[in-house]
Amino acid sequence: MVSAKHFRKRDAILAYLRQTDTHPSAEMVFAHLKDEYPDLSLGTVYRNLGIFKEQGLIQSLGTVNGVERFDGNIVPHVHFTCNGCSAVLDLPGLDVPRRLPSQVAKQTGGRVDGFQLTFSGLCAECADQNLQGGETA
Amino acid sequence: MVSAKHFRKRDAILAYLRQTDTHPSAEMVFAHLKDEYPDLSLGTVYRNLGIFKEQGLIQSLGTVNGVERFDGNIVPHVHFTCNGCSAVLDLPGLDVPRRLPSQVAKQTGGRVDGFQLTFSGLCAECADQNLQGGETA
DNA sequence: GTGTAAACGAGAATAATTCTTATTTAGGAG
DNA sequence: CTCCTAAATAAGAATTATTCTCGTTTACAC
Repeated sequence: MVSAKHFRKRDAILAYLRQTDTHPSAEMVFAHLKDEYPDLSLGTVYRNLGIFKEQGLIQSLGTVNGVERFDGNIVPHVHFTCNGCSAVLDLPGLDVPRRLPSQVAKQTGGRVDGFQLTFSGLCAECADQNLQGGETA
Repeated sequence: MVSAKHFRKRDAILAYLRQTDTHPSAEMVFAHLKDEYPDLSLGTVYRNLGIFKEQGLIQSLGTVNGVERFDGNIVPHVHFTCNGCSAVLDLPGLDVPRRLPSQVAKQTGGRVDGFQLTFSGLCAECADQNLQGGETA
């Protein structure tokens, strides 16, 4: 029987992913948990993220500026990534194409595990700064 | 005026991206052009891909298995990535959400430059192999 | 307490990508 | 044609996110 006390750091990583809406990278998870777990290792974060991903407990959102981002919410939903500050936001108001996966499976003849719908551009903050700063070329 | 002699390497890279439907990585572009341009450098491929991306002549499809993939077709369309062989396919039959970007811009208050809709799973070939090979957890 | 299997920390290793610098090329002016 | 300049390039070093290795620690069963 597995008691709730068992593997603390692993659980802390998963709990944080489920609680935050920042869609953090491994480094961001590490930075956040470092306070509470001073001897946490970055390798542990990477290792457990890989395990969670494989088990389907979290999803990878792909890379933003070369860094992989993760989401503890595995219910299909839409994202927005800011090319300015690299923030990743949920777009909860948007419908996701729930029927399409089966259509895609039919069209490709393969197996469809999921999809990602991600908009990109500049968040409100970065868009404002861009106007004020005045970018040339 | 461009004579019929050698394309500049930059032009060859862009031409290949526009002609292929393999959504290649930098390495794949390099491998393909190496025959015709034996002294092509991988750094040149990376540099020009970055330039094209910045100029909006190509689009990045994000990374597949840690490697960035590119598309010379900048007309919005849907993709499928195979987790088995890392192939990236077009799904030309599917509608893309053309109205959504403005809706997203309104919702976020920022600027929307584009979006990506990518399904993932196993292509027909890899799905078959998976059944025959018999995977156990 | 002892055993053991999983989790972990530290840091080395890997691999994709970017950067640096010297060289080459294209094309225009004289 | 020769000289000049700016852009493009090759080669390889540097960077950086991620993975791997291995010795240690931890949690728990007996």
